[in-house]
Amino acid sequence: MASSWKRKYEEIDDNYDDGDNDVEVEDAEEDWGASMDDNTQGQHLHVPDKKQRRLSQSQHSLGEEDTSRVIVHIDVDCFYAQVEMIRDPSLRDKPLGIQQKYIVVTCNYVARKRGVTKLMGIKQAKELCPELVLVKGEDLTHYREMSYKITEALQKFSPLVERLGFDENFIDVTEAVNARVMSSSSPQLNGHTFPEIETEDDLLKDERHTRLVCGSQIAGEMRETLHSELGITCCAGIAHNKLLAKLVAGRHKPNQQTTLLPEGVQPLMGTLKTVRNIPGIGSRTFKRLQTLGISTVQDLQDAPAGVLQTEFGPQTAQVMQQLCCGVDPSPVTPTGPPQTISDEDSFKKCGSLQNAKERMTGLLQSLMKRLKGDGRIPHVLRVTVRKLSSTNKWTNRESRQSAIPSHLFGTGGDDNKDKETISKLLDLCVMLFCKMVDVSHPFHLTLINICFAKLETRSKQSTSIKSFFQNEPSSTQTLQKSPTLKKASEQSQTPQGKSSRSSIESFFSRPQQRSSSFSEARNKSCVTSMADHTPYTTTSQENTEATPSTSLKSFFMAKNKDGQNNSVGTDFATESCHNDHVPCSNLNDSSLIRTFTTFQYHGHSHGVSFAQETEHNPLSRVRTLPSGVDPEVFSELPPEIQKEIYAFSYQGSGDVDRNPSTSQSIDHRILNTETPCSSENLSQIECQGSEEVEETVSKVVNTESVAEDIVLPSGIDPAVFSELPREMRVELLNSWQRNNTSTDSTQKERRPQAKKTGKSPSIAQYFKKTDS
DNA sequence: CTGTGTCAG
DNA sequence: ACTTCTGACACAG
Repeated sequence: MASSWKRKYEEIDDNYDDGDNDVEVEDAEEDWGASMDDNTQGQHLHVPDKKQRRLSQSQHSLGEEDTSRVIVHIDVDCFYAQVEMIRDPSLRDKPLGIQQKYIVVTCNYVARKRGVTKLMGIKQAKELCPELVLVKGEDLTHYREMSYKITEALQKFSPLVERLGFDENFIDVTEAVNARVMSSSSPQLNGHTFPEIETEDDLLKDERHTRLVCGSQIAGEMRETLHSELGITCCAGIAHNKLLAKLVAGRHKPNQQTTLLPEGVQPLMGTLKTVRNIPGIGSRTFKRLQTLGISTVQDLQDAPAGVLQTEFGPQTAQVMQQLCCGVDPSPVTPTGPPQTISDEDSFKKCGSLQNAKERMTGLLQSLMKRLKGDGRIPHVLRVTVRKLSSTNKWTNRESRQSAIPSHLFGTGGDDNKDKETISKLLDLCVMLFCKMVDVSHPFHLTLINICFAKLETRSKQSTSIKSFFQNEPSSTQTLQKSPTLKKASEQSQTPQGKSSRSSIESFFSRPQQRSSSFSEARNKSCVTSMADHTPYTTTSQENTEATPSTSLKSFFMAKNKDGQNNSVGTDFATESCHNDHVPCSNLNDSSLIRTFTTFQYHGHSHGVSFAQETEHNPLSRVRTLPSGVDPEVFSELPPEIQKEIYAFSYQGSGDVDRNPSTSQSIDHRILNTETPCSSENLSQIECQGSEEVEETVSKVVNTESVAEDIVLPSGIDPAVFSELPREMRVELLNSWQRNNTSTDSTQKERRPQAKKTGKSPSIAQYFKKTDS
């Protein structure tokens, strides 16, 4: 098999020697990133004699690539523009651009004919095409909704659907192909092939052709489904791995599909202008490769493995060389529900805390709506800012995060308590914000992002807590991509198909849950599915509830993200950026591996460690307020008091400890409410209401390990327990205490409801502004 | 566990 | 004018 494979490849390779120059001409659309500098100097490093290695060696080191899979890549045509044209069909025949700030982020094909391209400035686009209709696209709500509808529709064809951004999906249809190949006789090709063939008879000569042709049928059905159910057109690529499926999907655009025949692999790779066009090789990696004299795919194929290994480490080196040969064993890993929910806004300038608070409030309001639609509750809050910098190096973003006190989203009722919740969250945001920005001096931000992370299902908390102690990655876990897949791959390639089953089940175990995961946007329409199909849904446990508010629909989720920017006040251009720790060429080579393998990377990284902010900005910079301290209140305190608080600031579960020595003891004091520092402003920890537990709590909380005299319910691992965040330990102890039952208490713990009303004092009061 | 970097669309 | 608005993941400290 391998030999015949190779023979074919060589034949075709010859045929294609000339053919690759006209290949990617056709449309100016997707050439993104191809904007390589004119560094075409073919001076690729001198390769030792036998570079015969390329394909054969790469495959060797990993075993034969599995060419029996059939992978479909679905790429929606100008996604945002399509969504807007669906919302307003009168836009269909007009040149349409989607505007975010001053940029046309994408446009329809009418506009493309006029020369408008992605990421073109508004001004330039208007000059080029004065009739261009612009629709604001800063609020992604509608796009996100449609995106998940698409993914859900595709899941009807296979449970193995992996999202890539909002507008692309990979689907492993190997199983479906197996089923069809067995029953049906000779499938009909749908769409184009690469390379093109004269007659379909040519397809019969190889069984792998048959399987791919079968895949083209399925891809056709997928596209038909998307069109009829959602009105969406898209391109599809069909191949035996993800890399190839993605690359070949772009051969015929828009609204067409292309199947890659095995003999087309090398020719297809040959159409890439540089290795930068290989997904997984980003700008950073590309620059490093250029340093080595490697730019084209051929360069990389020919490069001595040793050179690459020296620069990137063995794993990355191998992956890169596989990729550039079209080899990609990475599995289609089903995408679970989103792991983060974030919202951001960019602007010309934000230079005051007041302004920042207004912006963050807006972000929080829209985030709250999304959270409700999702049904899970976040346990981590992260604030990110981008500071204006003359040497606007890439990506100068800074972030701070902290745990979210668990009571904040306690009962999750869509009460009018949102107001309160938001204001408490805003306080948290301000605190984090102040850790990054010295608000007592002029500052200049150009972006703020708020992100909710560590999302867990609410499921009455009981299951959530329970699962924490039992290794069951049950419904409540943060839900991430199956770690088992990584394991499995340790021994070179694993035939994916079924081995991943078990892990998949955890994601798709319940239609309910999955739907909730994808539900943020979804609403009534479409998706009559849910109930039917999904045969692999049997795993269900007692999940019953956990169904979030399927009711509250985010269809008309207000777009509270407006663009009232430009509230520029003072113009100070001086902006001292002592911030130029240039993260020069260093860093992990992990992204490649991450994207295209299931291997764990152990590689080194000649690291440059930068000193990062640390010591500039003396005390005005809020460092580590004890969690629970209202920053507003704090900021109004006399400096002396502030210092004192700092001195005693301890690290809540989410805080960075910049003062390690204090951590334990301070924790202790606060727990016992002997807060040494201006007590009314400090948090006394949420458990203070129940005195009975206090003592126990302090014992548990203050020691690394669980004290002996503390009785944990059976089934609870003390070691695990002791590592929990303080707040959780407190909560647990409270709950156990309450229903003094021993063992059974691990079962069901409805308790958290107890605090629903204002009943439990808890930290709530410390987040309260002085008002109420 | 947090913060940053890289990658992707 | 390498931008917008996301989202995932890995490593280092």
